[in-house]
Amino acid sequence: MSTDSVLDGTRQQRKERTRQHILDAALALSTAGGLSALSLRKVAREVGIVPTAFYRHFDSIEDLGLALVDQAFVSLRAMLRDVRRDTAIDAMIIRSIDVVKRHVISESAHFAFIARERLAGPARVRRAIQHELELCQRELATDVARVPGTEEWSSEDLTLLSELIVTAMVTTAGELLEAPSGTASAAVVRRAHKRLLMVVVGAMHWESRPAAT
Amino acid sequence: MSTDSVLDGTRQQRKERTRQHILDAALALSTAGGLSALSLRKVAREVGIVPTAFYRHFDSIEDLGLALVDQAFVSLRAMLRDVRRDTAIDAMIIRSIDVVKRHVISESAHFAFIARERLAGPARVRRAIQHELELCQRELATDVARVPGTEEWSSEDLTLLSELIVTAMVTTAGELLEAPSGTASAAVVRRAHKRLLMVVVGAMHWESRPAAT
DNA sequence: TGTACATCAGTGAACGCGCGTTCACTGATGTAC
DNA sequence: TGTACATCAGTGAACGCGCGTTCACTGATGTAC
Repeated sequence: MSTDSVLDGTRQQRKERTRQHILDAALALSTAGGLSALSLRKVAREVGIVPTAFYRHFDSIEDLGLALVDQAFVSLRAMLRDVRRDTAIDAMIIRSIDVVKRHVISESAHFAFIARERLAGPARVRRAIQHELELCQRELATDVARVPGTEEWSSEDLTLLSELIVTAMVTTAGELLEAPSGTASAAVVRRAHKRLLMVVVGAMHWESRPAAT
Repeated sequence: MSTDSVLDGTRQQRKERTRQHILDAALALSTAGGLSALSLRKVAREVGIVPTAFYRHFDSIEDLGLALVDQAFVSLRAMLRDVRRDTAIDAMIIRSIDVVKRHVISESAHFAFIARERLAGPARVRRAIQHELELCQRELATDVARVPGTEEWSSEDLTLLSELIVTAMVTTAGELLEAPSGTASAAVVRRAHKRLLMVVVGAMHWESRPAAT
């Protein structure tokens, strides 16, 4: 029965379990006020360890923040991979919002973390997130490049579209988190769907674009 | 000469000046870690008053945050008003990014504040910002409704487009703040311009939209 | 299998510090006469 | 214009609290023989 007891497993396994508890607690606690307002003692209290034990797992709160960035982006990348499963862009779009919804529901804290700390986190965390987002956008851009109608696009244009798509997803994630009740989230999904379609319709007509600068 | 001395003006004027100094200091200090990580004592030190004097001007840090929201949105509204000066949408778009650039340069801290605290601020501040953003989007929507080609749009679609435009502006503001050097910001402006055009091209072709949900 | 020793995740006391908030105060500014 | 009093922005001491970090420790787990 006691498969989840603190006493189970090897010492190494138990250490890893505590580490994960710390990450989970930090993620949960940082929703109120962000990572910058998070304290080591609150995390320790939540996990059920003494404050000093924290140092067995991380050198500092900043290190913990960077570990959270890594973990959050595992979720974001999984979502993008899921979206890209369809090679046809219109099918991709139609499915993508539902994919976003499914992923956001199961990993909501990770997406909230990215959306929030991208702008408000400590400097190093902020930079780490910006870097990861750029990588995601570039990856997506190479996939979008294979879509009919985008063959002649410049890499800058491809990146812009990927950026719009990634942003639309992060925005939708944020909205879903603010209104998690059934009917409200259905409305959010419908709006998100339209919004993404608007962006993609624009992109598809981009070749015959009006006078730009 | 001493027109800026702490001794000038009536008592009331001097109080107002201190209040503004508090707002300015809070805005500047909150760029590092956000409003949630701001302390009353740091603000007081920056302003050059004793911590207790803070209470002559605000009931709490939270009140100060809400006052900052008001002040930031004066800037945002001024920017949107400036963008809407042209009634033709294409002229509006072409000008808008330059308008954004000009406003962001002169009131950068306000836009950073909105972009950041919208997601990471204390609960009441966050709600206040969401509310103000919705008002802005609705205002912009009524203007967009007068643009040829959008006569038949639903109010939801109009709001979606306004939302995309406002988001594009806030995003651009954030990017300009991250890369304020001359050549880097020129690149940001060019990218922002294209991005907004992409969105608007999509919106203009929205009537003949593909199979939606 | 049993023993002796090493490892190391977690403990608990202690530290100095900055925090928000209270309180009685000061002294320049403002007002009534 | 001069005087007596009221107002009130800012002062400074004091408080209890939670913070990050140090240190020597404990005792269960792991390992070598």
